[in-house]
Amino acid sequence: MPELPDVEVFKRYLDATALHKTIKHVDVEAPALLEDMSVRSLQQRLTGHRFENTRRHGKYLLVELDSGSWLVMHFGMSGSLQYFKTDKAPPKYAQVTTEFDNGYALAYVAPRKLGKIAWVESAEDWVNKQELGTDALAVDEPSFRELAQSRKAVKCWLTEQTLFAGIGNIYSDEILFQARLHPKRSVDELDDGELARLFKAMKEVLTTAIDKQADPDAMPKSYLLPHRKEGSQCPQCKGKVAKISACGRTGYYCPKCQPR
DNA sequence: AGGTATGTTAATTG
DNA sequence: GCAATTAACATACC
Repeated sequence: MPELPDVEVFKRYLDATALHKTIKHVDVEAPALLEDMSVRSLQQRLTGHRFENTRRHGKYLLVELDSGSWLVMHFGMSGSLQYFKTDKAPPKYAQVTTEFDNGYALAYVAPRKLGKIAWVESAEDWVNKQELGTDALAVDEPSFRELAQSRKAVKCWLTEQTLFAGIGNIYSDEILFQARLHPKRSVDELDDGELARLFKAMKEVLTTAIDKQADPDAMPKSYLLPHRKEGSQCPQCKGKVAKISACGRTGYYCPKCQPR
């Protein structure tokens, strides 16, 4: 489920479970997930070392080792982290597992293997080289407005990682629903009030989602997320939720609350 | 059995 | 040049 809120939850999970423990062994089931790195070199870089610090940028989680280098994780569409006791069976689809000397391990779980894991010397240099925009939670309103000089459909614009990083298909739907904007409105046609609404909704939705552990069922009653299905009842107007295709994905919205 | 899926990216088309 | 669409990646689930 990894968009910005999900990855932030992973970050906090890793912080709470896997920091400051010596890595004893590294198991790699899916070498193809490693970017420009052999299984051997990953094992050599991790074994005997410790995770000391984490950082998130958009949908990426960066983990600093005691050596000062960083492990970069991206979770694709289905990745997650799982901390487990090594005398138990590892989680299903564990692709890279780091075992600690306390009898526990952290697994990078990815049923569809669409993510990637990289190794970089500097987190800052890496972020700059990635053509990633500012993290969506760190964008201020003036730069948000500057970036809004685009004729893209607003839904697609929100998910453009090079503009600001972290928003994906699901949360762009929620943000637009809270801002009461039709997903296909072109960004440069939005007036000042609408842009202000959008900016506010972006921050609110992301922080609320993190607050609720990115669990759809824990979201406020006014949220679209649990009703993201064609024909579902809109939580605001009780009308029917509709489906729309945009930027190669399926979006959901309420035609009544989000008129064109 | 077939359609769909929270992401990214390259290629193609308008 | 920009925006939109499609396919590909690998696999699970309904």
